Amino acid sequence: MNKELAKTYDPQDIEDRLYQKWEENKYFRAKVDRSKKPFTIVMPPPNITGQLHMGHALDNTMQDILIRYKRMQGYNALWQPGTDHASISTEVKVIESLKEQGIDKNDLGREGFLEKVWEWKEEYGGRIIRQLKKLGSSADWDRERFTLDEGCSHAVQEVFIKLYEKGLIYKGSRIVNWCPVCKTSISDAEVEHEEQDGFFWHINYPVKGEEGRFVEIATTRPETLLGDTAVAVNPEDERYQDIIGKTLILPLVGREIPVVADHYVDKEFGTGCVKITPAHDPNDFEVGKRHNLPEINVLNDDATVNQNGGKYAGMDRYEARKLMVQELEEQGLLVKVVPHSHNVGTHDRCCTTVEPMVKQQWFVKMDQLIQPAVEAVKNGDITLLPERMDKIYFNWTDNIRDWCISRQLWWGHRIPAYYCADCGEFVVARENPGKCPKCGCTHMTQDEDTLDTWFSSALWPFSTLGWPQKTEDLDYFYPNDVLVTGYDIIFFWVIRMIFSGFEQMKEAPFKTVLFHGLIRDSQGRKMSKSLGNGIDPLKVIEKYGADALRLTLITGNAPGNDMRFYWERVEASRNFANKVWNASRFIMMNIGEEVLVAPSLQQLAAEDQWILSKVNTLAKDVTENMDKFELGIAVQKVYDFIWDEFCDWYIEIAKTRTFKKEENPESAKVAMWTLKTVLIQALKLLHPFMPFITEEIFCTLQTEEETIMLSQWPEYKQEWHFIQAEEAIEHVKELVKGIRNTRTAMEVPPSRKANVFIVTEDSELRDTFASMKSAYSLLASASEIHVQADKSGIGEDAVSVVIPGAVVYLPLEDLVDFEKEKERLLKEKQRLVKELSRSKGMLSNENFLKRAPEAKVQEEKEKLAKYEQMMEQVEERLAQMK
RNA sequence: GGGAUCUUAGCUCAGCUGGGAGAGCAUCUGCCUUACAAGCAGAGGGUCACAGGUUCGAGCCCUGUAGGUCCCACCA
Repeated sequence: MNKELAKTYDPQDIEDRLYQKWEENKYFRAKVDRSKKPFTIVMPPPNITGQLHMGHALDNTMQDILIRYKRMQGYNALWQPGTDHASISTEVKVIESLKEQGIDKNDLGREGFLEKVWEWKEEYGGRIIRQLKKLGSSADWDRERFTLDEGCSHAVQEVFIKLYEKGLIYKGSRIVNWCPVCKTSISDAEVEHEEQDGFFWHINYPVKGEEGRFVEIATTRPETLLGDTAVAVNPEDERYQDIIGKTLILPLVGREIPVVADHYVDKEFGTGCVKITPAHDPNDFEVGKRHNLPEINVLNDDATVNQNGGKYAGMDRYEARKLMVQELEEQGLLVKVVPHSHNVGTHDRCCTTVEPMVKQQWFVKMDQLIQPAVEAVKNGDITLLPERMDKIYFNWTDNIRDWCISRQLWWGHRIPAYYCADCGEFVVARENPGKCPKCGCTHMTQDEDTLDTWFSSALWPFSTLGWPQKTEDLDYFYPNDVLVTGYDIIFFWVIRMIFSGFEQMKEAPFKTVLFHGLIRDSQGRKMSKSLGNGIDPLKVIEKYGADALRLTLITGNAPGNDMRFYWERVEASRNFANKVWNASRFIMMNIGEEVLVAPSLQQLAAEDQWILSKVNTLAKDVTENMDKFELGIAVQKVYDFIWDEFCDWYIEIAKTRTFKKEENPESAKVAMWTLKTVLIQALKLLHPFMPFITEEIFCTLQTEEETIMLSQWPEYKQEWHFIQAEEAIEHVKELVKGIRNTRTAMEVPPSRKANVFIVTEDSELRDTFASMKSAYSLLASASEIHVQADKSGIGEDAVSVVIPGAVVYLPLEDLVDFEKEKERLLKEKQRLVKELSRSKGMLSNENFLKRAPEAKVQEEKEKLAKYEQMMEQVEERLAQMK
């Protein structure tokens, strides 16, 4: 008993309804079940501040495809979802929204502010999850986690304490990247380098006690002069041998600073003399350490000059620069100003120029931690796809630096360190010890800083499964199988998850990392808010449906490559959805109320065997591609099968039987059974990619199963392997195409039916062609069909079509234009001449015969025979026409 | 400075381990054929950036050149 499908395909009509059904029936749920193999993917947690963009859409579509595929294969598929607290983004966002209400963060105080952020989270934090559902994401939402929830916070605290106790977390005064707008330190990974046009200011530093003698330095940041504590030259630089050890008078400031010798200085660059500002440059910091130079911090947290800057105190860094340059010029100390483009570090969140500053911060010591993470990728325990990501990965691990994890923010995991107000002692502990272990006082307060957001997301693959508790989930679902993410967060996240997994779980967090590229706009630009060129996936879904969006994102793109977004491509995907819909509708109309039973092999017509064989091979190929994570190739094959083989050929051929049920009801039933069976197989193969439309059709087409998403993934069946039928139908296709081509070339009106004579000496072929007689009228506008061994009864005025193994004659009498016919045959001959020369060339090459694989040579011989036979026919025909 | 990647039909891109150049869109022609005009049938269009090399055979492997994109990097 079949229900009916709506007349036109309308995704709006089905998507929300089906998603609701899936959720209500808990199809996404994954529980520990030792009788099944687990398959786990952890969702990269979107920021609670985020709105769904194309990157999310792609990322989650890929994950959903893998999860649905594995679920259908019978795995216990867990897709673990959740969101990220996104410390900086969220804090900035809430500060802004408070500002609009005239409220200042500092007036609220820490507790008051956090209360506001939680309120904000309650209101907007779930937005992106709702948007992900629109895509069809089949994550186990009952398990939704948040990086700042109780469990994750507990995990963060445990990891911090464990690493601290092992000496892998330390606190130290180091030079860090400081964002003057966000007023927090940030890690190296958060700094983006961009080429900016600037200047090289050449400044003379007077040598003490030697009137008129100067050392000329060159700098791109003259204002840091205020913090200079030395000038360095290369110890091997002959020009400056006599100046090493002398004292200089720092211009504008008057401070006496030494000239030191250090190999860091490049003799060839600039003047060969470098001003050393240990407090505001990472290199200078190192030089300073080597020469015991004082560190003079001259900047406030907002990058204005501080009291160490004397009369410049209070000025903005660029304002001070301007004034200082002017004064240097007035004093005749400015030698020259040279335009110079150089790299400037900016904060990736707010694009502010980062200021290196010496600060007390917390760091993770990386050199030991990273080792297992390097090893795992080297020995194949973890596979990065595409492979080239290995190099990017190793480039980072080889140059690893300690990770600055403390942030001067309130929204995040507070560092579990407690300080004694009296003696300055600090302890790292799970809770406030109350009493100072050193001086015994009770004035202990917790560290004000919070942790880098990525510190908590690094634990995501196991913290979401209950760690540090030894849960069943953790035991069963860890390690995860695949991680799907963009290559842009390989350093932020992927590497940190890997070393964290090894450190805490003694095991890699996942086996495979599947990287995808960026979705760009149609001109190849990054989609960004400032350009306003972003395309909202929800708008695409609204207009064309989630299935169409998913198909668009997954096709026509090699793994890891960026892709451009075109509305035309979504339209093409929607057209395919419509094709599937209508084919299904047609099949259901044909079947009607019929009850179909599986026919015996003998009952199957050649075309039935052919399409079953085709769908069987398809299942095998698609499975192979899926297992290799070649999602785009996999779905392309399903697409081609459905549109080309199934719709354009099989359904058309089958019409000859289903349209005339009364003539041969048994045969019609077999065709209907085949239609339905093949459609179901195809729908299953398509389901991971286009979940909504396949579910809707599946549930309308059959009643045995309540959902396609839990149905069994098609496996290759030996009994559906019909090599002869495949060959036979390929001949029939050649025949039909030949007739169609000829008719078009001869400009035969479509309404004009023509008799067809098929001539071949091959009796098997004759049987094949004869068995398909009824199809030619529909497929090739044929009326009477004769299949015979010779040309008897065919008039001289018939048009001929040479196909492999046979010649077809169309007696078109009045319509035959012999000039045209000749032209067509000559063109065909030309093609064959080319093919024959290629084929003969290969086969006369001794080296080819000797070194090419046997099968290849055989294949070529068969081709040659085929072309020779066709050539013979074409020439014979041409000779007749003279 | 180091590295990655791309250059294939008018446009956007596929092309898996080397074995006769593909898709979608666009263009042209003919069809409202009773599932689909969001469709059907046909057609045109490519020295696979360039130059060498390896191989019986190269879009695919190697070397170099040119141009584009991206990542990393402490040259002040």
